[in-house]
Amino acid sequence: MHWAHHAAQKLSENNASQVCASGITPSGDFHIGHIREILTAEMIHRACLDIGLESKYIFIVDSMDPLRRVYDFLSPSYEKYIGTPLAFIPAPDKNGDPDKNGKSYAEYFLNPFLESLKKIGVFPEIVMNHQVYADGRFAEKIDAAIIQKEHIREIIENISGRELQDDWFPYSPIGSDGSMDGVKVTRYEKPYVYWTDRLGIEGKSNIMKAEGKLPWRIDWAARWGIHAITSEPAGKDHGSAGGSYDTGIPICKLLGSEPPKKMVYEWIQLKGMGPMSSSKGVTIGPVEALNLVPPEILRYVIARSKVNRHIDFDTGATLFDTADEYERLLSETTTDEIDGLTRRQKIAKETNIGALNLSQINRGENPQESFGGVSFRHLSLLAQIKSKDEDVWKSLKNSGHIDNNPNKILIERLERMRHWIDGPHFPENSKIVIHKTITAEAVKNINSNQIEFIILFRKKINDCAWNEKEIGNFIRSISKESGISAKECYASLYWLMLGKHNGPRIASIISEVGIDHMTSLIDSSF
RNA sequence: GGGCCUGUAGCUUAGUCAGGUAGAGCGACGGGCUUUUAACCCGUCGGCCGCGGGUUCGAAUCCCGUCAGGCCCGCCA
Repeated sequence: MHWAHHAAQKLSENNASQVCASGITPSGDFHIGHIREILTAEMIHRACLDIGLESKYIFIVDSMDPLRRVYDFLSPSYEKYIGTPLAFIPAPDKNGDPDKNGKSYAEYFLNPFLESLKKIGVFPEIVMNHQVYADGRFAEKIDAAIIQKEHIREIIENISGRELQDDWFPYSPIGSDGSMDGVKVTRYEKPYVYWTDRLGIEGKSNIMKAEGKLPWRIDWAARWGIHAITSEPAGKDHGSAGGSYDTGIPICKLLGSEPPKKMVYEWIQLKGMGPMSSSKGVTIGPVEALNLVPPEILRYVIARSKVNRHIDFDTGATLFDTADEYERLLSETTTDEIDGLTRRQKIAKETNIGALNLSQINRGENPQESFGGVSFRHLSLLAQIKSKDEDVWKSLKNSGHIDNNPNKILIERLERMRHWIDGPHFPENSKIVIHKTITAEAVKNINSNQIEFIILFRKKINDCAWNEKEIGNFIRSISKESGISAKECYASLYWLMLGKHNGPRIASIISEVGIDHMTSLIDSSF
């Protein structure tokens, strides 16, 4: 069984109707790691629907979270906004300066991410957390938290092991300058929290409005109750022993609601670069990723991996392999035939089918409709050796990959593949490098027979009509004429041109580089 | 210090929750496609399931210990 369906089944034991949720702080550009947060929850949501539960999926944007520090992409003028909720800060402009006429900071980073989510078929109910505060929906929880302040302190100190300061208060009011930093609470009189801010100015915050917020550990626990959340997978930073999940569960109960069951997902790492981190520049965005591979493949990256295993993501060989695996699975799972399989094989097949189904952009869509029929590896070869799309399709027809004209899926894939090849993310070892002069290694690997073949090839080269088919015929005829086996002849051409003993269809490459390149290559080599 | 995850064929891994003769892909090797070599098709090779104990008729799977690698605990998913 697929992990999402397993989770759904577990959830069904408690509730017939589910609320799956994700929460992200829009403090900067969204990256591929956030996709896991989103998709883990969204796939569980879909799985709930699959087994007949009622379910909705909400995406809580932590727009009430304050700006922590001035990030690298922000100008120093953001200094004054530290401690202010992201919803109430202007978005940065191109220079990183506050753009007073534009959107809020939170929206600025959120909007492009939502566009990417649409492309991968995720349509959450969006909850702007600052709005929930503004609507007074937190008020009851805030009141309960303040009244039970000492109890909550005990929970946090005991479970997390951290010591809270004497003047700690379970509500952070916004001061006169908009920041929550350095605001000391003086007293509480429902619905007002009275305070003195860091400028020494006194004031009060209405808990019915967005004039302050609960600290993270309580905020999270409170919203579980407010939205009746039954499932919220969290990143492992929250999942550690004594982390916010562990304190959230008893706090949620204390505030009068039933918490979701703890579920922790592992992080996505950029291969060999450690965890994703915007500040270190170790990041790849969903937009970028979607320019390389189709959305269903991006979903599949998440669907194929168990929640508790970290995902090595890179835009090179690993993504190639994953994309090809997706294609292979599609062709292996065309039938539901499971007779004759061992128990394990059945499990594997069911899990794969589950992963494929959850990878579809639209729920319930037949995965077979996303079948391209050509491996990404092969397509990358063709895209490199054929500059015209028409020639790629011709080649695919010859090789029997397609019968007629390419379908929409293939056309899009080729477009993305060209983008990939031209960009910085294409795997080095998949690049076809056509040499202008023979390499030293090639010289060592070409024997006298093969040299003889190449000399004869050069001698007659002007007799050959310069198209792929004729070049193919030409190679074979020279092979016969020289009495040297076709295998040796081909190998010599690969060594000469690519510096390897084999490669993609050599006639295509020769045809693409042109006769001048060939003659000069041979002339400079022998 | 506390905790999580991982260790299975050269590489990537499935199978671990519900114990029952170790599956797959890539690579390598061989063959076919009698016009092709990183297309496509077929086949072969390859695994003391990290190590040591225990439970069991039976353990990759459960329990204990141990080694190794990665990661999280400053609200960065």
